[in-house]
This record gives sequence, C-alpha cells and structure tokens, in this order.
Amino acid sequence: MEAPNPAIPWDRDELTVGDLAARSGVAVSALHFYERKGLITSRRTSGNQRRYRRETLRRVAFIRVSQRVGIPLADIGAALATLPGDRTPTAKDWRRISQAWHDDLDARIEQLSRLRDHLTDCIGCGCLSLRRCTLTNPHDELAEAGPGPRTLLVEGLESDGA
Amino acid sequence: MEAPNPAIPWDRDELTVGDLAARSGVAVSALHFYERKGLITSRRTSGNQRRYRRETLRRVAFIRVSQRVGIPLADIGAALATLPGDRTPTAKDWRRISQAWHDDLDARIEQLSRLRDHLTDCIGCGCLSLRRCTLTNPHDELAEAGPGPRTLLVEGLESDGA
DNA sequence: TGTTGACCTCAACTTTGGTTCAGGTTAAAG
DNA sequence: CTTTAACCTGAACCAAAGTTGAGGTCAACA
Repeated sequence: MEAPNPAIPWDRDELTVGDLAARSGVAVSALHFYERKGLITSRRTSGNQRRYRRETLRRVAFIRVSQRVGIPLADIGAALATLPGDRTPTAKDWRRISQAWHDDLDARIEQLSRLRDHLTDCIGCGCLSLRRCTLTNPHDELAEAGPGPRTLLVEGLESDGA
Repeated sequence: MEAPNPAIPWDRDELTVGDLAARSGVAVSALHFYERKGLITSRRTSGNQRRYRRETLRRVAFIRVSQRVGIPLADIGAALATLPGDRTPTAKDWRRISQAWHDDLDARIEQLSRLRDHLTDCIGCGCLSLRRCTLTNPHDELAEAGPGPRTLLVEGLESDGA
C-alpha cells in the first residue's frame, strides 16, 4: 500500500512500543493500557508485536496534554474517537477537539477562582463563615431547600466553639 | 468533668454519628472512614457507640471545603493535625490552616491559566505546536535535558502527518 | 547459533475516597 | 418489655489510571 522501500531509512515509519515509550515519555505499560482502552491502536507483526504509526505519537501527546488539563481518560478517548479513521487527522481536526478542553479549562478556572474568593471571605471573617458563605454548600444545594435535614453544615456551626 | 446538667437541653452537646451525618451532609460511612484515617475523633459510650464533640462539625466542614479545593484527604489530615489538641481551635487556628489552601488555590489557578494560554497558542497554530510549546512537557523537564531519550514528545512530532 | 534484550499476555496489586453488605448490638419509643 | 431504628465491625467491592510480576516468545547482535 505504501511502497516500503528498504533503501530509504525514513521509510521506517512505524514505531515499536519501546520507541513510542521513549519518544513520548510514557511507560510501555501505560501505552498497553491506552491501547486496551482504545485510545491508540496498532497493527501486529507476524511475531505478534505492536507497530504504531508515527501519527500515534501525536495521539499520545494529545492524551498527555489532556490529562494535564485534568480530563479523564474516558473523555479523552471519546474525543479521540471523533477523529477520522480513514485519514490522518489534520490540524483542523486537532484544533476542533482541543477547543473543547479550552472551554473546559475556562470553566474550571472560573470555578476555582470563585472558590478562592469565597475562601478569602471566609478567612477574612475568621470562622469559615459557615452560615453566610456557600463554600460548604457545593452546588448551591441550599437553594433547593427541600425536605429533610438539608441544612447541611449550616446549623450549629456558628454556635459551637472556635 | 463537664458537669452535665440533665435539666438543660443544650447541654446535649455531643453528636451521634447520625447527627453528624445529618448536619454535615456527609454519609455515616464517610464519617467512619474519616475517623479511621484520623481526621476526626470520637469518644465511645458504654455501649461502644461514637459520640462527637460539636466542634467536630467544624472539622467536617473544613474537610469538605478542602476537598472541594482539591486537597487530598491525607493533606487535610496533616493540616488538621496541626490544630491544638488541648483546646478548642480558635478562629485564628482555622484562618491559619485555611491560608495554606488559599495559596494552593492561587498556584493551581495560575498553573491552569498558563496551561489554557498555551493551549490557545497551540490551537492557534493548529498543530498543538509541539516543538514550541511546553504543554507536552509537564514540568519544564526539557530544561534538565540530561541523558537518554529525554526529548519527550518533541522529536518526530512536527514531522508526522496532521 | 546462541544469548541477550525487547516484546507478549494475563492476573494481581496499588492508591484514593469512599459504599455496600452481613451479622450482631444498643437505645429509645410504645 | 418488646420492637424498631440506629449503631457496631469487618470484609468485600467500586472507579481511575496505571504498575508489577510470572511465564513465555521474538529478534538482533556476535
């Protein structure tokens, strides 16, 4: 299919799992794991050894970056699954799937900032300001102030020692 | 020791595990777990049931807040261990140990922001800009460019398809 | 041709933060 | 006094993201 010419060295465009590990900085066991999870694929040699396309290096890079961003492997896998299977992904493809992470990062930075600001308030008041601040109240669950003892941490906290 | 006067209702200043669960919004099983890990403590009744001091409510609140901030339980436990054992923690005590989380949050927000900006660059260039950006290079490990094949993801990535 | 070093699979183990279950005890209300 | 809800312990289980080890094969160098 791809006219492998043994005379041309850069024709060796397949990577062993060890090559991939060395160049990606990811352990062989992790690469096996990614493959079991379907995040990367390989063909097998006659001796049942894995051979990866060079493109896989980029996939692994994407996986690593995504993990740094804090995305779980399952989500990364879902994103990778939207890449075309019939051709090598283009810059546009990578741009598209990276965009989702960017939005996600924005949201998480925003959330952490809010958390920090609340924490500042709480530190400022010196008592974690449990009745007044939403810190102890993860998703504004007090708003749904429904049945049972859903007052969470609020009651009794302002009144104890400290 | 504490002259319990059965005539005064708010003398009931101990909480059962169920009370604590209801007021903190944390499952009984999680409270048991925290106790096994040493994050909270209880005395036992003659019938071997746990009784928590009201102060424990604040500890649990602190644990929950800290977890939202993304601190692992072990670190939370270490922080709680610095609280005085001989007296009820003061506002100042809580302020001190909360401050560490604030600094941690600052650092993590900063890191995520940098990550996001790099990601923007990479999306901008359309190819994850693997040679030029530090995204794939977690802790600037290239700087320590020592032995072996520590070039991580860099080589060969710019040259493959996509 | 022989012997390393790299590769293979499968299963078990790790850590974190818990939940669920089984089997048994306590406490409080009727 | 009985019954029921809440409590107790210990063990097993869950997910995520792998690592480690055992036992066996493959390939490349001398």
